Amino acid sequence: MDMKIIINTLKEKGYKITAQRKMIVSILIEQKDNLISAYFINEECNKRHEKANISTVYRNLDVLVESDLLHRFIDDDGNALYKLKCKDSHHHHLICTVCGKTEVINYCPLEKLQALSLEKSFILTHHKIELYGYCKKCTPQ
Amino acid sequence: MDMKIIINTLKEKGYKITAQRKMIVSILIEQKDNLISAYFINEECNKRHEKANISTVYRNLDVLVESDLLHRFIDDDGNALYKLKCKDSHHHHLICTVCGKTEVINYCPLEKLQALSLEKSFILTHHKIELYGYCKKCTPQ
DNA sequence: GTCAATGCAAATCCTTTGCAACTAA
DNA sequence: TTAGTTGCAAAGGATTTGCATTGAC
Repeated sequence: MDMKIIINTLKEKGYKITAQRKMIVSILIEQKDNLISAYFINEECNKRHEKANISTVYRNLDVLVESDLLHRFIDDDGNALYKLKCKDSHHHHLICTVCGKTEVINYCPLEKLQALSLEKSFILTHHKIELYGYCKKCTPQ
Repeated sequence: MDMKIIINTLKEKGYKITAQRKMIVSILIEQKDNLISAYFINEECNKRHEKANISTVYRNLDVLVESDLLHRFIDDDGNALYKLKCKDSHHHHLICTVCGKTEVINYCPLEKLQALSLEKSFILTHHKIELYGYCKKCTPQ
């Protein structure tokens, strides 16, 4: 997902394009497959000409999530991590527990899960499949 | 998992059995398949003869998680929810988003996931498969 | 000009910690 | 006796909010 598509989507939804908003999006684009925190984005902002307050960062991340442009993960400590969505079909992620890098897995046992849910009289609305481990770079020798 | 097994496991690990500890475990047993918060447990404690401070609740939940007796979920708001483990084989959960009730799904596409991870040179250490929806009771008409 | 977005400081919520007093074994 | 446990109050850390000011369109 590139800057133009994101900006256009936001404009269509009536959001204004501010310097802070563009900067936050460009940081997310740079980090593409890496899960990053609001704090990390804020630090990156501080390194640049236009700073953005941490509450501005949070507000912008909320806008992006609500606009279905951004994926919010919650880690085991309960903290939010973010990564831009790709417009691919339904998929899940491999997540490196060392560096936060993610990779897409184009596999989902949805039919099987649906069938099992029905057996239990559960109506399935959504699901989470997350695979954790070491990416190539971070694999211990 | 019943009280006796839990108490014995804790004793074996050198933990003492206090009134608060027993009360917290019995509340978890009563709620069996329901995901509950530390706050909920604290409120239940307050209704009974022996109260337990919220920090005591958290400390006891930590002990139970570390002893592999308790499952800690993190919800989409980043808050922790708990439920006693069952000693069954590897499995995943259906989770009702209304009442927190869970049901065990004895299915895991582990082989497939392992194979896909290897293709990406990822070493898989653990994974999360969580199915969300409405349980029978909470299904909207 | 108007309404959304920002910065700042304060507030909130959940969770953790330090420490003195207590208690199970 | 003595190490683990508790209660209390205070601290922490991530996230949110109120409000006056600013800025995009």
